Formats: sequence, C-alpha cells, structure tokens
Amino acid sequence: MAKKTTIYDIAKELNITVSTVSRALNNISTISESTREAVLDMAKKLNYRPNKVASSLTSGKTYIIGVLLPSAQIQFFASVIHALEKYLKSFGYSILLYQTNESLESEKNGISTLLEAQVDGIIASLSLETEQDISHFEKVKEEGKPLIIFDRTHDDLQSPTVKINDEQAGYLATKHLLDKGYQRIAYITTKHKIKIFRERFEGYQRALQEAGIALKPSYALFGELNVEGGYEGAKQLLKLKDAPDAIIGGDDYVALGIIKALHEKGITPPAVGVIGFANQNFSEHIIPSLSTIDQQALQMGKECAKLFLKIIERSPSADKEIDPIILDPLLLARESTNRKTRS
Amino acid sequence: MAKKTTIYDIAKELNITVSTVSRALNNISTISESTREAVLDMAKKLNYRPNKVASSLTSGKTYIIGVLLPSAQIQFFASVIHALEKYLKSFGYSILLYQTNESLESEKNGISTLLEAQVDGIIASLSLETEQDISHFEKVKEEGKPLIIFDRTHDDLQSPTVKINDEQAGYLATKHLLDKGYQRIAYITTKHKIKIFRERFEGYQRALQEAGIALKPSYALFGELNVEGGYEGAKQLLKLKDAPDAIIGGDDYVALGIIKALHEKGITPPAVGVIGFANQNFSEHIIPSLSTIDQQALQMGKECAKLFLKIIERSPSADKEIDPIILDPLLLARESTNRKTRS
DNA sequence: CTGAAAGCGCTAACAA
DNA sequence: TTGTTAGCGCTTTCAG
Repeated sequence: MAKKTTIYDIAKELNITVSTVSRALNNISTISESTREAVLDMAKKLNYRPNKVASSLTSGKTYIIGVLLPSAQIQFFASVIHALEKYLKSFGYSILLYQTNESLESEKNGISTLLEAQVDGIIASLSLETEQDISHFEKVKEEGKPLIIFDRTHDDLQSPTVKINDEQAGYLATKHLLDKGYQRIAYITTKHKIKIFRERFEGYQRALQEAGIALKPSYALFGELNVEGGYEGAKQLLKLKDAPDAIIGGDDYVALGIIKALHEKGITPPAVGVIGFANQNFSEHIIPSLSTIDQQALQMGKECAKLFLKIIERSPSADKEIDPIILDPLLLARESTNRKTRS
Repeated sequence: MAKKTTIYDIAKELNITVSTVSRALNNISTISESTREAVLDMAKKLNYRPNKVASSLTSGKTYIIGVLLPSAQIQFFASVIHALEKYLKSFGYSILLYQTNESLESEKNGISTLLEAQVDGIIASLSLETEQDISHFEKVKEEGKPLIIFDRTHDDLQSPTVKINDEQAGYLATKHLLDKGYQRIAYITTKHKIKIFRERFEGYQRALQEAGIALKPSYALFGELNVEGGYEGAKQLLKLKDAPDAIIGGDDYVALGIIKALHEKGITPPAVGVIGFANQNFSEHIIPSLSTIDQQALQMGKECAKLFLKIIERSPSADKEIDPIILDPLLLARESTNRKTRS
C-alpha cells in the first residue's frame, strides 16, 4: 500500500499551505471558493482521507462517545444502542461500546478505557453490582466530560439522567391487574438493590394500597431476573394455600418463566394473569400474547443522544442544572391479562 | 478541572526524561526496576491517565476495531457484538460500532467513518442492499487493514470469512421435517439476493431432492424477513388447494408470523410443522416452543475476534491465504415440529 | 539503562 | 484570504 496522502501532499500539489488546505477541508471562515474547490478536487484525486486521530489530538475532540452498559445481549440495551448510534451518527459522532456484564470491576475498567480513548462524553447504565461505590463515574465529571445516566440510575450521582417513571410503571402494571378483577397479585423481581426495580415495587405497593389490599409478604419474591427466576418463583407461589390469581414478572423473561410454570399446572393466562416489563420483541407474538410495560428503549436512546448534544454544545460556563428526563411507561394490555372484568 | 497530567509532568517531578517515562509506562525493554516503580508511583500520585489518541498518532495503532453490521436491534447481531466486545476487550481492543440499517449508502459511509477513525481493522456483515457494488470494502484492504466478513458474506470479496454452513442449515431444517413425516414442505424467505438465504434455500432443495420430492414453485415464497412476512406468506400458502403440512420460516420472526396465521385458522403446530432460523431468545420459550436452526451467534463473534487477532499479529509479509471458518448449524428440535413419526 | 530530538497529521493562533 | 509557526501527547530512533 502506498504512503497515505496527507494535507501536506495536497498543499504541495497546489502550491499552498496546509492551513489553507485544512480550512478548505473543514469549510472554515472565509476561503475563496476557487481554492476550496481546488483543494477538494485534489483531495479526491489523491484519494485523501482525513486522519481523525491527528485532528483529535489538536482539537481535543474525538467525536466519539462512550457507551457503557451491562450487555448488548439484553434487548433493551441493544435497542438503546441502536437508537443512540442511529441518532448520533447524523451529528458526526461514533459509538465506542463497553459492556460491564453486570460487574462493578468491569464497569470501572470501562470508564478508564473510554476516558483513555478521549471520548467526548459517556452515556451509561449501571451494572447490577454497582451500589455504594460510584467513584469511577465521578472521575468522568472531574475530567469535565458530560456523563449521562439512563435507565439504571443512582441517587448519589449528580448527572443528567434519562429514564422512565419506574414507580408509575409498577403502579400501572398492578392497577391494570386490579382493573381486570385480579385480587391476589404477586410480584417476582430481582434481589439486587437497583433503584428502578425498587421503584417499580413501590408502584406495586401504592396500587395495592389504593385498592385497600394488604401487601402479603409471601407474594413478593426476590430472585434472578430471567426465565429460570420466573419459573422457580411461580412454582413456589403456586404451592401457597392462597395462591395468587395474577403474577407480575420483573421483566418479560421472568414473565415467560411464570407462564411456563403455569403451563405445567395446566393453567393458561389470563386464567392467572401475567404481566411483565420491557416489551421484549417476542412479547407481542407469543400465544397468549404477553401484557407488558413498555420501557421506550428507542425513545430513551434518542433522548440520551439529544441530551448529550445539548450539553456538549452549550458553553461550559452555562452550567445550570439539567432536569432529568422522565419518559412515561406505556401499558400494553394484551391477552395474558385479558380476563373478563367482573360485573 | 485542572490541566491534565502528561508524561512530561511525571518526568519533571522525577528529573528524568519523557522517553524514560514512556518506556516505564509501557514496560519496554530494559528499564531499571527502581525507575519503573518510581514512574508508576508518580503516575498514580498525579492521577495520570494515558492519552491513547496521542499514542495512536505516533504508533499508528488505535486498538480500536470497527464493527459494521445491519442493526444492533437484530438479536443475532447484538449477540455477535456482545461476543466480539467481550473477547477483544481482554486483548486491549475496543469496539467502534456502525449500523448500516440495511442500506448500501450507509454501509459506504460506515466504512469511511471507521477508516477515518483509524481503526486497526474492520469486522463486517453486509447489508441486504449490497449486491454488486463492494468497492467500499476493497478500500479497507487497500489501506492494508484486516477485513473480516461474517455471516452475510459475498462471493467476490476476497476476505477472511466466518459463517455457518448455510446450505447445511437449510438442509437440516428440511430433513428434520421430512424425518418427522411431513411431506408438503413450504419455504418462506426474503426476496433479497443475499448469499446465505440463497444457500439455505439450496439446502432445502437438496433435502427434497434426496427424498424424491419435487419442488413445488407455489411452496417457495419470497417476501419480507419479519413477522408480517411470515404471516402474509402463511396465509397465502393456506389458501392453496394442496396446502403444505409444514412451513420453514426464513428466520424465527417469519416463523412467528407463520404460527400466528395458523393460529387464526385454528391450527397449532406441530399439526402443521413450523421451523425457523436463528434461535432467537424467545424461540425456546413460546408455546409451543419453536424448532429452529441455531446460528451460533456468540461462537461466530468469538471466532471473528480470534481471527482478527491472528491476522493482526502475524507479520504482514506472511500473507498466506486464510481459510474461511465455517461453523456447523445446530438443529434444535422442539415442539413446533414434534409430530409423531409415521410408522 | 537513559537522554535528546524528531515527528505522527492536523489545528489554531497570530501575522501578513 | 492565505501563510507561518507552534504545538497536541506520545513513541521511537539514535546517541551516549
């Protein structure tokens, strides 16, 4: 492969200087139209390709933004990645991806990696393990770089956030079941102390309280957030003397596990109501279709991107507080809860 | 925020030169243990963070590898991303992501973006639109950078590839249905001329031929690769006088659509057999569970990563041919095809 | 084992 | 409107 062509090559061919070339290429200030065209032509002719690494070193901007999240295999996050990349790309930004796999240590390494890569900012969602220690996130801000936290946020982290109203999500799910006439409503969620799961549970409590139904401790299960967790939890619930007539799953996978356990007992929703969270792609299509609370992943990704651009483009001095962006959860009522309402 | 500390700061504090600091930090050649420790201590004390952009500019290596694929929202690709990032991270590489959204133009822009970012190599899977024009991929090789194509490969592209044996995948699916006693087997796939879909279809043909069954043109449908496509296709097939007793879906979403259409007619698999491709996460959990051909997404991602490392680490002179890596498709026989075998 | 110095490709004052 | 000139932070010969 031949030597790469640089702006020096263009300058030499045209008998001008590199600064002129640079200005022409970046369409900066007042460049005579003629030289601009000449430069562009020559650039094309010489197969010039700008070296962003070099320009980053001088300008201090990489136009790369770091995305740190638990796992691209979780569909919610995949959707956020999708939306982020799609939107930011149109503003000239690229996405550098780092997965924590729900590990705090990995999360810390991720922040370091992204910071060393000189990203222009970081958009992150916390790992399940992250509880007290959030010093690594503080470092991002110490370096003066925008940090946006989405979905899995943290109380002690003073950063712009984008999330849905999780308390409302839990409330909606529970209220929906109540409206459908279910009375003995159980809840299977994660044992991890992540804020959003706690909030959803609070919404569940509020809905019950409003309906004047006492919270039964045996109806609240804390296990793993996956099919297996839902399956095991549901089996346990079905053994109760006073078995629930509806079960809320911490996410759609948990709900799937619940349905599986019911199926083994010869029960098909909505005979026992089942609802999940996340609106995974399969939820709509399984039989019976699964009621769920949509988390607005795509919308959330887009809002993160917009927020990032807003922050990056304002002057650093204008350091006024940024209001958290709270999206509304969306109840998707489908067959799995569609019991005939009592009259 | 205070000025960032550089190796100059460390050098000054220690009364040594930057070259020594650089050597110590990179653990290079023969550095006296004492100065190495001193440098490391001081680096920590001053909160030093290496600037990869600067080092990339001199060394010519960014330790970033570009990943170009249709969409992170397609679970197969999300899994590949997951595996790629997970594996490459342990070798110090990061992932710069670009989605083509199945558009050729976007694919071209993606290659440019990644190249400008000076990635050390590109791992890509073609968009549905990419047919004749693959000049953008040629450019990657012209720049002397490794280019690995996975899953959606292209005949004219002389690059290392990682894929599964798609012909075999199509064959396996069809053979499985035949073994289960299905005779009138239809196939709903995409209208796009992508190699892997063509190959799967060829496997379908081979299996039928082996069984001495003539290919019925009315049984081969070419539409969209999604739930809707499967639904519409199946509805059309069910109208035939000689309706099929089994339908192969071009992917699991198509299969989902097929099941939906059957459901509307009061038919539940395996009464009519249904099988898909990809083993999407929901396939195992829907009722009835969906038979499918696993594409080994995680394995594929890992093989891509390994291949990349192998290529990048060998001397550029050792330019011997790289054999394509062909993974075996995996038949996952589940309820949707589990008809009692004829005796 | 360490220092001196050049330079990676580009941007951005400051001049002209 | 264009040129001159420093760097950005680091690596990497070449000397010593």
